Amino acid sequence: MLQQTPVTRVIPHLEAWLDRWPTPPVMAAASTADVVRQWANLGYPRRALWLHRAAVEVTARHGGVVPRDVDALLALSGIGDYTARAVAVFAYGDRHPVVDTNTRRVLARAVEGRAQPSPPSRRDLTLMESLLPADDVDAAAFNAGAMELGATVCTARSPRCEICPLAGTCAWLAAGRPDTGDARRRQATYEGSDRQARGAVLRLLRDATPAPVPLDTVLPDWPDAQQRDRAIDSLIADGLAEADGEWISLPR
DNA sequence: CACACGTGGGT
DNA sequence: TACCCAAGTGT
Repeated sequence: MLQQTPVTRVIPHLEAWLDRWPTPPVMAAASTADVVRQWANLGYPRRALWLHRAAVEVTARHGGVVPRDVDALLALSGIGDYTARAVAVFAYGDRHPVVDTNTRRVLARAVEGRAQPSPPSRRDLTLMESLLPADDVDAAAFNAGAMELGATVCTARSPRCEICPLAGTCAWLAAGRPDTGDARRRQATYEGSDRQARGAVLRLLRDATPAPVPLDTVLPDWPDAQQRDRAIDSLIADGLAEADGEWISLPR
């Protein structure tokens, strides 16, 4: 849930989710439709699909217990470099570099003297690894500290260097907080995008009672009919929707 | 490596 | 009001 989504928005969703499906085997037994509905408006609904798949995989391959090994974690649906190591470090206490968007920004400033991080890269893991304390517990605290510093002090918009514990050693602050430019790619415009169309279709399918609904009742007034149909097709291709003749619904 | 992929709060 | 930004991943 935390992938690309603010913590404060996740927390209530997480609590409701865990109340309903407290363990992987319990979640694995749920239907895709129920999982997508429970995901509600958290965004990136493919994550709900992946989380459900991961629960099925954990149940089948690991006896219902989330694995500790990073490679086993990486093999699960929707688990990438960040999440795999976050689980291994924060749930199991092992020593790995955990690099999220906050950590990347902290490293860019404190170590590289840049105002903004470079585009995400595996090098980030290498750099974090080179800074990690030798002890497991210290390494976990270092990982969490970097993330937390980026989330609360070394923020994207208005960094609070006055209260920063790294103020004495930060390369960017020492250089006078120069504007070093931003090599990151700009986020695509949402208004009028295919993503917006997908979001609108999926919202309709989530709210549809009873399901399924006739295909020709799906956003008949959408400004771009081709875009709407593209959205429907891509949702079906992703496994987020299911069509049966002239009817469509969340997957059974 | 670039790009697609949601949604809503903050400035 | 228009942006910016968010505990990323898969292709």
